[in-house]
Amino acid sequence: MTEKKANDNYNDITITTASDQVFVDMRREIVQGTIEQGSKISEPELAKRYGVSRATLREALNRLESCYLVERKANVGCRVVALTAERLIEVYQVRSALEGLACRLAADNMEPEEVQGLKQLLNQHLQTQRVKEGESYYQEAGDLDFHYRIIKGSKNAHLIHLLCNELYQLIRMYRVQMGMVGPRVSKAFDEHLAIINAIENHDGELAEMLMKRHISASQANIQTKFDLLAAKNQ
Amino acid sequence: MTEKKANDNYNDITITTASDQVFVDMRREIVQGTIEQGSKISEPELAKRYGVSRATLREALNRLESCYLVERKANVGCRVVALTAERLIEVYQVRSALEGLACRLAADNMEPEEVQGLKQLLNQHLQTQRVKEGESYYQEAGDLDFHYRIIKGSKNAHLIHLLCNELYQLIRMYRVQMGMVGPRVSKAFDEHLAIINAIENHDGELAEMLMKRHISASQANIQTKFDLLAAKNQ
DNA sequence: AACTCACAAATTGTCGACAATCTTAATTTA
DNA sequence: TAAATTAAGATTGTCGACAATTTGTGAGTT
Repeated sequence: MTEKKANDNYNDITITTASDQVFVDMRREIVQGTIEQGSKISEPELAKRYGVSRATLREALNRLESCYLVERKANVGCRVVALTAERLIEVYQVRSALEGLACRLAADNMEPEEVQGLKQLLNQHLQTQRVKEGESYYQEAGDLDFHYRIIKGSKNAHLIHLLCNELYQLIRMYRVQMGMVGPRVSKAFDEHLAIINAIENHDGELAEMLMKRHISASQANIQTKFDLLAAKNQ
Repeated sequence: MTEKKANDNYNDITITTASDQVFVDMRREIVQGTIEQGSKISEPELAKRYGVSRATLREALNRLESCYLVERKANVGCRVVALTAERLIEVYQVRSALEGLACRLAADNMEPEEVQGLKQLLNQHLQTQRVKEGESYYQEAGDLDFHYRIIKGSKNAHLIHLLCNELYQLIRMYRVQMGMVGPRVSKAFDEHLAIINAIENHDGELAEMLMKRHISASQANIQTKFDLLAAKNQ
């Protein structure tokens, strides 16, 4: 009974097969940049590296394509997605619409216990922030947890799948590789708090608006990194 | 040079490989119900039926999973998605958010020629309607064309892919198998007209609202069929 | 009769090899 | 010299066979 969990930032998937393992491993490496963005993927090379056959590797590649981390062309091959400012905008427009919807639905469908859990989570982060003052509130794991809980609170299985399993890995990839760790500190904290309050009051319309604004701020933040990078490379 | 187009309702994909062909064929059969909703898929059986190896068939199954037409479980197998009232609501909530966004973006990004094309398309449909009076305006191909054009007018590649390649086949499946051909007649026509006007006036906010309302009406319409079906089966 | 366990059959997952296609570089031709 | 052609190499697509897992059946036990 080799049932393991990929505790890969709350995107739990049960790893059963060899291709599951390769999928999760490659996903992490792509998101973190170990496998470089935009680079070509050689099937024979990677199959050897992961110690599996090409069939198994290709299965994993198919799934990576489903979550927008690689792009395939028939008879040509596979490359890792390239991070561009244009694509960032596109992805965040979609994210904003979907997560706004999730937040609106969560205001109707979240159980009181779930809302309490959210509040606790936020308090926990506040504690952490107070202890190591000056350090950022914005921490990958914590922020992710917050968003995931709200998305799941929507109780819309299709939406949950779309966001948690398909889109979020690409969003994480932008965050991680653009080095989003420092800023947005307590600002994000206040925004999160306001969203929770709206949800608790079952004010779906407000919750949606606040979430969209929160995401826009996050986008602007990453955008800045892009601009800095562009200026440096000139 | 065997380069063909799958003129399968404006969702053009270039068929290069054998698995492309199987994918398109299976997709059509699932959407139309030839392969029954909810039914189990036997890899050996279908591979034989399409005259390809299991590897090729599995490639096609992977892609069908990407557009939500089949569901896989490791070591268990694959079944065609089951059409339920609950899932319909979930999918339409997502569709509404995404296509609302598309419509808003289209109001900003569509070229004047594209808007003209839309108007022409609508006039064409009006002609058709006048000729065979009494018959429905709501025709699969025409309606699809209208929506696809607006979605593409958003100029957001990610959004276009999400809607046209991934989500729309499932939406079509509901329409087709619920027998959506009769009603909504001229009502849909008026709604389409209002949307075009909003886009032409670059009123994104209004365009988004009208599109969401239009989609809600469409959802209510399919929902009715479900209710009728449930009443009959009782 | 109901439940458990074990075995058999069928199904899915994985592999290595071959065929088809694309890419690259050398060679020819204008 | 530059463009076009062709041939070699490498890469992807496809196949059939084997391994691992699940499912269904039936014997045995309580």
